Amino acid sequence: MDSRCENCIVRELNALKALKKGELKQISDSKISKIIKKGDTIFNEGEKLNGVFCVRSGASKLSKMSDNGKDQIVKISTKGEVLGQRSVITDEITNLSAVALNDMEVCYIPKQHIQDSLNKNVEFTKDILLHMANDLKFADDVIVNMAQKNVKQRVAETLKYLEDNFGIDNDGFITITLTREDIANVVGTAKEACIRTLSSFKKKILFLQMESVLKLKIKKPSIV
Amino acid sequence: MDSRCENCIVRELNALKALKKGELKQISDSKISKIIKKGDTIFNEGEKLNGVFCVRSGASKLSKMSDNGKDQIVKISTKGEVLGQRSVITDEITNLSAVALNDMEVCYIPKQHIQDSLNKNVEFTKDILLHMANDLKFADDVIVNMAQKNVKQRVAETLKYLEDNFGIDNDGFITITLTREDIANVVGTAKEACIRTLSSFKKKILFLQMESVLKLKIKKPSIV
DNA sequence: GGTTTAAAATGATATTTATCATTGTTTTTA
DNA sequence: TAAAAACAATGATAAATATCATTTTAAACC
Repeated sequence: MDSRCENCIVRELNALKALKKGELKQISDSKISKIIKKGDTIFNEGEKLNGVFCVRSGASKLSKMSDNGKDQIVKISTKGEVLGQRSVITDEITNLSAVALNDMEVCYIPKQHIQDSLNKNVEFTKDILLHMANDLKFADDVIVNMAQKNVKQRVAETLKYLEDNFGIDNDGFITITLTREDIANVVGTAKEACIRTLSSFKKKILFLQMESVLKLKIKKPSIV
Repeated sequence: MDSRCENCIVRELNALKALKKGELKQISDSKISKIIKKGDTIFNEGEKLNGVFCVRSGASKLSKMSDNGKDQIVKISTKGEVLGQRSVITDEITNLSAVALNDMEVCYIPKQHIQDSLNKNVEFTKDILLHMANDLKFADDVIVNMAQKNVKQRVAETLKYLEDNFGIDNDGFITITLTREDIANVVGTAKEACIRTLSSFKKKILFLQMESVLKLKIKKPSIV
């Protein structure tokens, strides 16, 4: 597999079309491809990042530690997305931690290259701006859901989000491995409440004969 | 008072230094200053915006209606901030409503001017990008607070936010008029819960002789 | 394959928060 | 200034959720 990151750049920043030949070469030549094992940390909240990570395969959870010691997952980033963008652009320490949810391949783009492109290339900058505007809209939606919906509704939203973004495998399971605790940390609730809600869904879904819609590593009960 | 918006542009987008003479003139000439009365709607969720609104004075709440019919205030924008930016940049209908919290003076910048500057001026684009990156970080913090903190903690955070951003007047009150219901809609809770929490704070604050810190149009009780 | 460890499930209970109802208090308006 | 309307406060109660404890199940590891 090609370890450079042209595909990644094209898809993610969608800006290569505008990069001059020289700039493109410079970026792809400096690419360092990394393999990251499931559970490994890509970076930690508070770290100074010297570049961004472009996800070539696998998925990562982006989380932030709350004052009370609980981890809140703010976003799950997958193939084609860029980690650390915000911090590199504002030149601040990162406000989020990134941990691999499964084995990942990422490519690393040094900060300098991002900043050069930001200065020289309006199309590149506009594209990132657009991307960030979308993230912001998404964040607004999350805020409203967190503030106004109950756990049951939020778990349902999360399942729908996972299904829409990661798809369903041949056995009907959502194509991403999250523990119940991870889901609870997306939903913003306790592990137990999350488990109970999922169980109640499972019962309802079995009753409605719609189990395929929401399978999530939930074993089918023996008596159906 | 000068009804053009040079100051507004300078402070808010912080990009004029980079605008060529012609561009600047074009933008300030096209400025239409508007007075908006307390309680009036600047724009409504779902509207197509043909420009942005630059707040010259007063404050506005930006909110989004939840599926269950409750309004969630996502941000309070004041002097120097720009309303509608995100929607104009992505060329989508707006995802938020803006309502004046007090009498406001805003200036209107047509979409075309924003888009022209976005295309021609990297500094302008970079500046907006930076601004949006900060909004995004702020939104992440709000998500974590919503998800992990209880009503008491969130009310406290909100009071601190209001105090930090709007200051305290001569009588010790926070310099912005919000109803208890507005505060509840920022905090993401029911009006009654918000009122009870504020009352409990009032008692505690009086006890601690620190009332000046958190006065919020709360009348001092007659027996102290 | 048996042991250890992590994850999931479930019960019991306490706490938090929402909801409904009512009353008091300001502010607005005729 | 009286009446109406909006806002604030508070009680009673139901519902949602957190927390702690325990058991069951699945996964990982010699």
